[in-house]
Amino acid sequence: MLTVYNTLTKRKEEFKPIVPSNVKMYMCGPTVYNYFHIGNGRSFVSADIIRRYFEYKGYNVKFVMNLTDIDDKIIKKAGEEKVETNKVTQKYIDAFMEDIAKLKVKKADIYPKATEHIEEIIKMIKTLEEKGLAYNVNGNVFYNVKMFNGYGKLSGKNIEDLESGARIEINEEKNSPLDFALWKKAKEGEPQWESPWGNGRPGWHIECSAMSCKHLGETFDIHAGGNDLIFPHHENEIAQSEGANDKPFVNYWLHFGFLNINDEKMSKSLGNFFTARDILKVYPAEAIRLLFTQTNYGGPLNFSEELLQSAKKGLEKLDNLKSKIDEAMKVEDSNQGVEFGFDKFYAAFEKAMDDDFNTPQAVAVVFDFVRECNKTIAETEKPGYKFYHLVKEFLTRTAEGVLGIMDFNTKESSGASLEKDLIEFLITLRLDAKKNKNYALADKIRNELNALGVELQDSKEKTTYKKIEAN
RNA sequence: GGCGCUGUAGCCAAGUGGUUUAAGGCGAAGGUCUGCAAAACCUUUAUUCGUGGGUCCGAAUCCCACCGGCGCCUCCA
Repeated sequence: MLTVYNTLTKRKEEFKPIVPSNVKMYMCGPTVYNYFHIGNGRSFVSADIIRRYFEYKGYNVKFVMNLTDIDDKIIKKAGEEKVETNKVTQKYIDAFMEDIAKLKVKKADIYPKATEHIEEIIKMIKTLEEKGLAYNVNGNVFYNVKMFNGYGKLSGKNIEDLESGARIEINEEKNSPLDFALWKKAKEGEPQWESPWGNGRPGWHIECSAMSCKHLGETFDIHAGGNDLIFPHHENEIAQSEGANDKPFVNYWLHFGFLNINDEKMSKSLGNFFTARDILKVYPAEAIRLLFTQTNYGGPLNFSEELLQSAKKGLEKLDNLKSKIDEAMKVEDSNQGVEFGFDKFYAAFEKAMDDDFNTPQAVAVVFDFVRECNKTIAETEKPGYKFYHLVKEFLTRTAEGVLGIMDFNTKESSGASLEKDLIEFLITLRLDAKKNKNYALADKIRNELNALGVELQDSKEKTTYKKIEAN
């Protein structure tokens, strides 16, 4: 039984999709005015793993992620760079797609853009206006929060507390400070669209209501996003969608914990962030994902060089087994394999993931599995092709397929063939030296290669090498 | 002030009433293997889960109090 923690009910619940074996999932995507930081990356990876696990379980998943391509920050950026807003958004959409691919995040089925759904947005605002849930003041249209019964049910807030909170700027056009903009009146020189209320552009929250409705229906299974979107963004989405459609909006709300720096939220406004692309220049996606998966998606995670290093070290254990598998499958005979209890590892992995996507537990299962495999390989003369095949299959389905912490497709020694030939020549030289008990020369070759970033590993039959970071 | 999250070994972290005399990763120490290494494997590294009470046959897990950290309440994953 798959359970998920639902922010709406503050409980773990059994997951039951609306249509059996189908999952309709929406996630709030980026506002494309900048490169996303590794904290945003954590959310994308968390959602990716959830989506992949549903697919592992055999669900047919429709995954939609919006791209916010019109808002204040984009307009500001375009103004600074003296270009059209779509120049800015296109640049960062391209960058987003590149970075997400490097992080090994699977592409969404659809990436709807706000500017391409103006018609749907206007239609929804009109419905809200007709129902008395929205009001127009001089071309600005606001949502009338007090008219929506149940405002605050997601975030656990009530209207009175919020109103006395007094951190909301005073806007004379609003009936209540809590009311939020559905449609913003055009300012000169800014992007604008025609509407029943005059030229303008959509507010931030309405795009998610309009686009999720169009692509996933009035009620869908899962809506995900960072913790900081619970209020007001997701609360407002509920008000809009349920107000307009008179149907439950979303069955399960999932929220992701922040990535912290020194126990402080990583954020653009605090300036304490690293872009995902910069981190990816130094660390492989698998190491970053291993770090993320070693803690539950809902809690905070401190981000530091030290933790990334330790994740990277952990990754080596997986990669070493991978190399062993690849080597062995080249030479082992087919159809034979020692006994190995694969089933219990699959069961343990699924039990962990079924429990609200408990990836730390799932990762522990993978490491247990790796240790057992290494043990079997060490203790068995010839484990057999079939054994290696099944080991690879397990890791491909779990560590690679769901968690994304391994990659069996990357070629190991992808160096130029001259380089490869030279290394192999040196290994041959060294083996000769070893035969002649000339250990000084043998060690010299090994040390020199090591300093160049090539690590040699002797085994009984042969010497293999792998590339490491040069010191 | 309101709402929510959180405090487990040197570090990160799972576990939320008995199968846990507390997973997994990193680090550290010893060992097996090796000419020596590396890798791999084995052993050791929390009588204890922020502190103090309480409930229970039984608590890291439930309740109360206290102390500490963080977030949201304004754009933010």
